[in-house]
Amino acid sequence: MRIATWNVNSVGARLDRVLAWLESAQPDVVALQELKCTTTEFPEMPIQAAGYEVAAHGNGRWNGVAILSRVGLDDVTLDLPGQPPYAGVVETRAVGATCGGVRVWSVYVPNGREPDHDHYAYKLEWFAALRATVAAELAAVPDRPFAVIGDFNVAPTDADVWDIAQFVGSTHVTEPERAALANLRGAGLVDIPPRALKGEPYTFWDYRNGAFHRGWGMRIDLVYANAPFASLVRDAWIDREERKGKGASDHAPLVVDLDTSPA
DNA sequence: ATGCCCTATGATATAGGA
Repeated sequence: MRIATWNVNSVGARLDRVLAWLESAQPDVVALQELKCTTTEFPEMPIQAAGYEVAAHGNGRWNGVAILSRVGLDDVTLDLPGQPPYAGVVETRAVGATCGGVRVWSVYVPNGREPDHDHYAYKLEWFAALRATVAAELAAVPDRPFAVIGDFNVAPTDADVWDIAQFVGSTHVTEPERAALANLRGAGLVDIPPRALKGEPYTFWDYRNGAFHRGWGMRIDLVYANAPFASLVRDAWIDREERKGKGASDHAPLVVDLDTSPA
């Protein structure tokens, strides 16, 4: 089974590339983030025509997450139980589903903006709700392959950014954010790192300043898996080709191949 | 090489991204 996560930075602006990538990469399950559309605006027809069931959750403008599956799509959960609101709104940042016997959550963790910003406190609260959800689901069904995949907006280690000196005082690398990741692992998950390409494990490159061609990247899209999922992993890799060319998202797809037969 | 912001909006500026 091939499972992928991809922050598409607007599924509307990216639809042609998404459809072409589904055709070329042939993933069985895809977690999308940053749809930037409402649930009803999600381009369900062309994606269904490509062979995928769709669980999309978007409230427009920003955020928005989805799970696409061609191996079954059951027990869909919109939002984390107890997910904190921001400015009074529970944002569309999480959707869970069971696909071919594998429980998957597609998450778009809040950015945080600045360490002294309300959004940063919100980010840490959001991680706490994610941790609680993971702990509850793993306790309920301990032997089922399970993974949280998506844009975590945290670089787990200094090696996951191109130059840690550039991140002094910035979000994404602070101790509390990394502690939130460690706390998530403590609930029973392990990081499934991708094969490094060109010595770099990055999944995101800013649009500005020619960051991609300069190698100024970050690994912030992650696969956090329980032991039953991790034991099935045959390969994990970044489809860096998708970051190239006109009309690319600023994130590349992260792909995990599992030793399972499709359900 | 991949090539020096992009996307969505009460839109002709602004907010958010990370």
